[in-house]
Formats: sequence, structure tokens, C-alpha cells
Amino acid sequence: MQPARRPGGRSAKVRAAVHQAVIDLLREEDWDKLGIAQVAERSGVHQATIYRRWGTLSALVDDAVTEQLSQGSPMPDTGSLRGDLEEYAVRLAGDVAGPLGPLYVRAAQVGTRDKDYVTYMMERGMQLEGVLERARQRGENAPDLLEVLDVIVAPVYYHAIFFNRPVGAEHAVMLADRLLRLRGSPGE
Amino acid sequence: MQPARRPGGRSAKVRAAVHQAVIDLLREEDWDKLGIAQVAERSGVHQATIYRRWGTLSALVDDAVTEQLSQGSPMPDTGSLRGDLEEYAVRLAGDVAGPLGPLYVRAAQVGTRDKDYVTYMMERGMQLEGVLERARQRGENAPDLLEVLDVIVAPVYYHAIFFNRPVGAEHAVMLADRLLRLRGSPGE
DNA sequence: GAACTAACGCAAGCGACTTCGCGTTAAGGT
DNA sequence: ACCTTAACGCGAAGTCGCTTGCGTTAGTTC
Repeated sequence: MQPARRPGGRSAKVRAAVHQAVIDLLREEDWDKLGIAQVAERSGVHQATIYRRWGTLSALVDDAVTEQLSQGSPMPDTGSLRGDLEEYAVRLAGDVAGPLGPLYVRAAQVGTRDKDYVTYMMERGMQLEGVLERARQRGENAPDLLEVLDVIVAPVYYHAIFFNRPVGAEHAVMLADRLLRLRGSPGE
Repeated sequence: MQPARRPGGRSAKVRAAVHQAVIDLLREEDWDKLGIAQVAERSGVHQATIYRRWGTLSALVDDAVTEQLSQGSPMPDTGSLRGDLEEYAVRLAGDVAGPLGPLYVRAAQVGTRDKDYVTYMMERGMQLEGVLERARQRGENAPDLLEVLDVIVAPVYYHAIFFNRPVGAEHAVMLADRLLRLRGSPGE
């Protein structure tokens, strides 16, 4: 058997430094000024190392973004479906609008093919599904996941990507309300 | 005064050939295999000419895509708001799903800053607003433009970008129906 | 704590992308 | 039909991103 890998130590330090540099650059500069050269200089890690470990810029950004996003906040649990959806919508809008906002957008543009990113999206979807399931067990008429994606998530990203201007908190609350209205009128 | 520019003739031919090559390559290859070298070879126009006229690949793609999209089909006019919205939703979904689909997505990713693309979006928005205005003059309770963007347009693009799988015609019709339901219940 | 080896730093080198100067072509005016 | 000149073709030179081979550093094991 192999003499065992070395997950900790120097490699971990290099990885952390590079990730941090990517995140920083992703926040500050415009999306195009980001290159492996810049990451190397800021992180103090040599270009060759980055090329060897990640190969392409896409893969590197994907890796860094996925890790950063994985530490995301947990799903809301306010006790009511309306509260949870509003909380989720406002938080999502805030995330996209905030300093890490470009990460979400960038991740969507760069990492569509990457497996890790898809995995992240799936996990996130599952967590959201959990919120809906809790509501159903409380007896509430909860929408399914696809409706949430269409009515709440899609507009938030759409505004950020196409208009370069994220939605405000009021608009986010309105999106949640709209979703509830769709379920409310014909249902219970 | 200047001896007058020369909008027609050779320049126009070159421009058309290059545009055609870009569109073709955009359809066939994956988005990354597209380079100025490929465009030059396929169009028969020298690289230096392309660099001189467009400068960067982004600008070139933007120019070609904008022109291509400007020749887009006119807005539907079926006589009823429901018909128009369904027609528009299905057509949009089809466009995004069709061979020119990557164009729309690509345009969104590349041209966020470009003036021409913003102009195109504004024009398109105005045309859509015209459809809604016609409905209002017929006495129908039409939604405003922002609602259409949120409920119909955003999900279509969202699915294409994030899931790499465009929405089908049924889903598109459902989106239009959802928008009408939102207006229908509390309104008239 | 000494040997082993995976991972990194370094610098040379290859290749693709981009630019530049000059000669040529053809549109627009007279 | 002739002249003017904007725009293109061509080849060379310059720049930048990326890869590769080798020496060095630092975890890991015994």
C-alpha cells in the first residue's frame, strides 16, 4: 500500500493561502483581472505549484468558492413557513449583494461543469427541502423545491447577473410573499 | 470635414464574414475552443484585421451576438394576454434550449458591461412592455414588466445557467400560467 | 533522530496570443 | 476615368501564459 498521503502540514498551508488569495481577489477586482499570476503573487505560492495542483483557473476558483460556500450559514428555522421563506429569501439576497456576492455569480459562471459545485448545489437543495418538509409536518401547505427555485432563487440571481444590481430586502420579502400567495389562494 | 466613412462595401463583407464565423463556432464548439485564431481561419479574414477592428474576443462576441439577437423574432400578438405570455415564454425557452441557446447565456456572461448589450436588453424590455400595454388597453389586468422578468424570464435563464438543462415547453406554459394566477386571484 | 519521499520553489523554455510596419486593395469623390 | 485614403493582407517581432526538469524543503515513519 502507498506510504500514506500527507493531508496536513505544508500542503494544507499552501492550500489555505491560495484559497484565501482567490477569495480576496474575487471580492476586490473585477472578474477578469483574476489570474493565476495574481493569485501566486498575493498568496506567496509559486505559479508552478498552483498549476500542478489545480491545473486551470476554473478548477482553482471552483475549489476555493466551493469550500468558502460550504461554510455557509444554516437554513432558517423560525417556526413558520412564511418566516423561514422570508428569512431565506432575504439572506440569499444579502449574500448575493454582500461582499461575497460575486462568488455566487462567479461560481455559477465558472463552475457549471465541476462536480464539487454541483454537489454543493445538491446539498443546498436538500437543506432547503428539509425546511419545506418541516413545514409540511407542521401541517402547512408548503410548495415543492422547484417552485422555491423558480419564484425566489431564480429572480435573485437573475437580477444580480443581468442587471449587475442585486435585489433589496423588500423585494426579497415580496418574492417569498408571492410564493405563499401562489399556494394560499387555491389551497387551504 | 472628414472625407466620409465607408460603411458599405469591403468592410461590410469582412464584418459579415467574421460575424458568421463567430456564430457558427459558438454553435458548434464548446465555449472555450473559441478563439480569434479560429474565427480568422474560418472567416478567411486575417487575424490582424480582427484585432484591429474588435480588439478583444469579448468585444467581438458581444458585437456578433448582439447583431444576431437583434434580428430576433418579433413579440407575439395573439389577441389575448394569456396567449401572448404563453407564446413568449415558450419561445424564450425554445431559444435558450435551441442551437443559439448558448448565445443568450454567453451574452449574459460576457456583455454585462457592454453598452450594446445593455441597449439590446432595454429594447427587448420595451418590446415586452408593449405587449403588456396592448393587453391593458384591451382592459386586461396585465402585470408590470418586473413581474414578467421575475416570474417567467428569470426561471428560464436560471435553469439554463445553473442546471445546464433548459426548461421544456410545458414548464414554460406553467410559468406564464403562474404569472396570470398571481394577477387573477386578488385582482378583478 | 535519521532515512524516506511527497510536495514545493526555482528558472529555463515552449507555444499561443497580440501587436506593428509596410505594401496592396478597393470604396468614395471629382 | 483618375486620385485619394480608409481598410485589409502579410510577415515579423514582442509579450504573456503555461509547462517541465531538477534541486530543496519538510511531513512521515521506523
